[in-house]
Amino acid sequence: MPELPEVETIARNLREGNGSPPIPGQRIVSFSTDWPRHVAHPSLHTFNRRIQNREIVDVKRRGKYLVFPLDHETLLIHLRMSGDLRLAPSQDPKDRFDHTIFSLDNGWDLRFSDARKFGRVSLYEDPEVVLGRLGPEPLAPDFTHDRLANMLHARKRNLKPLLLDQSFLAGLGNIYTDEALHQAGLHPLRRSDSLTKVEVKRLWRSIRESLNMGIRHNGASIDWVFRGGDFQRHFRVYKREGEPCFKCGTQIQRTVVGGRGTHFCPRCQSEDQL
DNA sequence: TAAAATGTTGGGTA
DNA sequence: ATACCCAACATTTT
Repeated sequence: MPELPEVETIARNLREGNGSPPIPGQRIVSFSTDWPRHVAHPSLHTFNRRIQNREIVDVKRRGKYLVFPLDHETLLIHLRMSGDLRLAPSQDPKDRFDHTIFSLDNGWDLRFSDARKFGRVSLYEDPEVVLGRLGPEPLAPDFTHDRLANMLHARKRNLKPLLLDQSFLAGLGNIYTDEALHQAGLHPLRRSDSLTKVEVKRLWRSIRESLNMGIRHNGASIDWVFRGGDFQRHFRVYKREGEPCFKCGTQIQRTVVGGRGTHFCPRCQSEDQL
């Protein structure tokens, strides 16, 4: 479920509280998991020992990571493909996907639900060890189109796989990449070093507008309807194979690029530009 | 029933 | 070093 807008939505809800108490200020009184591989670092034993009695000071996001600065060390959670984080009263029954649970001192649980079990939690004294490998934040003020131009021109890669590379740019996933490329009118296989200044600026604006639109709609993910996220009703190409492009009416095509399903309009994002 | 799925990583190849 | 491709991870949904 999670790309940047979904992770941002989760972080905001946890931080502000949304039908549940805000997380900052709460203390973790116990930790349990029925899927030990959720714990990526340090060892399960060490993680369990060090997480006890830590106060959660804040909830932030970096790329697709949820970042919880604690009174000592920092907890990182990555939702991968199917993860979700939500607060529930401790006495509420767990559902079958609630694999990892942080019990808080206010009677609530922070529950990591994860059907496919790809998600990871970790604890670092210096989270930059992990977060420092990420590319820039696409919504940060210092992410200018000039900077994007320099980044693109320094590489010779197809646009779609490059935009999905988290060490290039942090936060885009398969949905928002397809959406941004369509809005920019760029073919997914276009080489990064061939973009003109005008095209870079269009891509830059499209990336930011797609992500902001996702955040405005509280995320896109299909399974998120119950949480109010409804961006999936606004997809321009993703999951719309065979349906008409809203801009020109041509049928949206689906191909595979870099092993990922890729949706685009063969007219608005013509192969002629390759 | 087979195929695809919002992500990442590691291995092999060129 | 750069770039590409595929398998793996584990399970649900279409």
